[in-house]
Amino acid sequence: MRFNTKVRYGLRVMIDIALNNGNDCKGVFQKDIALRQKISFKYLDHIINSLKVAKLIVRPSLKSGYFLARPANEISLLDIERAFNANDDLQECLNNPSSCQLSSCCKARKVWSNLNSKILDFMKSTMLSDIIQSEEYDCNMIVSEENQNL
Amino acid sequence: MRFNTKVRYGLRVMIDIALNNGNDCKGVFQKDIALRQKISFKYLDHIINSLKVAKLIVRPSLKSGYFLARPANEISLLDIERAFNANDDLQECLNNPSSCQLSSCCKARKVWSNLNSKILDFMKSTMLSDIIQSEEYDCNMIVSEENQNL
DNA sequence: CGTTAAACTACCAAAACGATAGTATATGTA
DNA sequence: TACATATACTATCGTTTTGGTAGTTTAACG
Repeated sequence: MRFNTKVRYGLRVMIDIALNNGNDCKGVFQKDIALRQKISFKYLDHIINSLKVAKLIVRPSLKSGYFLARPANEISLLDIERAFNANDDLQECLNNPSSCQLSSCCKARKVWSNLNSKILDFMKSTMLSDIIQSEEYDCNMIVSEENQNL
Repeated sequence: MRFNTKVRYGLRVMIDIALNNGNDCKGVFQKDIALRQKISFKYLDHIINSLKVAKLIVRPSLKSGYFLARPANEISLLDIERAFNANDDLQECLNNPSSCQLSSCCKARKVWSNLNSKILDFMKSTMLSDIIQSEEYDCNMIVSEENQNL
């Protein structure tokens, strides 16, 4: 189970825009995001377009770069994820029980529903403002602390 | 973000085996699982093979059906998921920081790492015994209670 | 020696993924 | 007016993953 690169890049773009809006009021330019985030300028077209369509970022004039459409504490991780995936449920049957004949008596479905709720809760309650204030991990730390005993 | 059908079917197969081991000691036959779970017998070949390789189910003799390899309270959802996906991390960089140049200073990575931990915790602590003891959802309940305000 | 039940191996179509490429548009500047 | 800049928009594309189907083999039992 993995998030695709669009969501992952999308989050990095949002973080980049949130962190790089200085007081010059010019916004954040796509080419600068591409450089900092090491994402191809052209691929970034798609990412940025999705974020714009989802009304998470704006470009007020054709001369300016991008700004967050609202304050970072009003943009959740779920908002960002939804910009790229219309339906993020773990399984079709969670939202649409008729997609599976067994839905009404399926213990597996309950498990996925529980996990799905946990994931949605996390994504709803994690705001962009929390993310940009967090400390980054040191790479070596993560490997040794989190995954050694799985 | 979705689990693939192998994992989903795999869980249903494990539940089916756990629930249908009566006192006849014959085990659970693939053809019966296929019928009950409405999974093609042939496709089930692959699912069952993965579960066997992961040592979650056994077939003690060529004449018998399948049994759980250990008690249901010693089989976690994570065990089942791992039977189908060697690496279930949300992102490559979580286990392998060198896969991304930005790992060492990436606030996005921390977010995914947090979510990843939550998902792993859930899957590690949810045992097959819990699952088979749970009440199933009524389909209509799920839609109205869980997803109405997302 | 046929039946049953699974085991093993190949193969395959469709969709998703992760991009690249080319053209259009709009604006400020020399 | 011509040009540079900065996206916007649309099309295309190779690869991988997904979700299977099919055929052949093996082993035990009646």
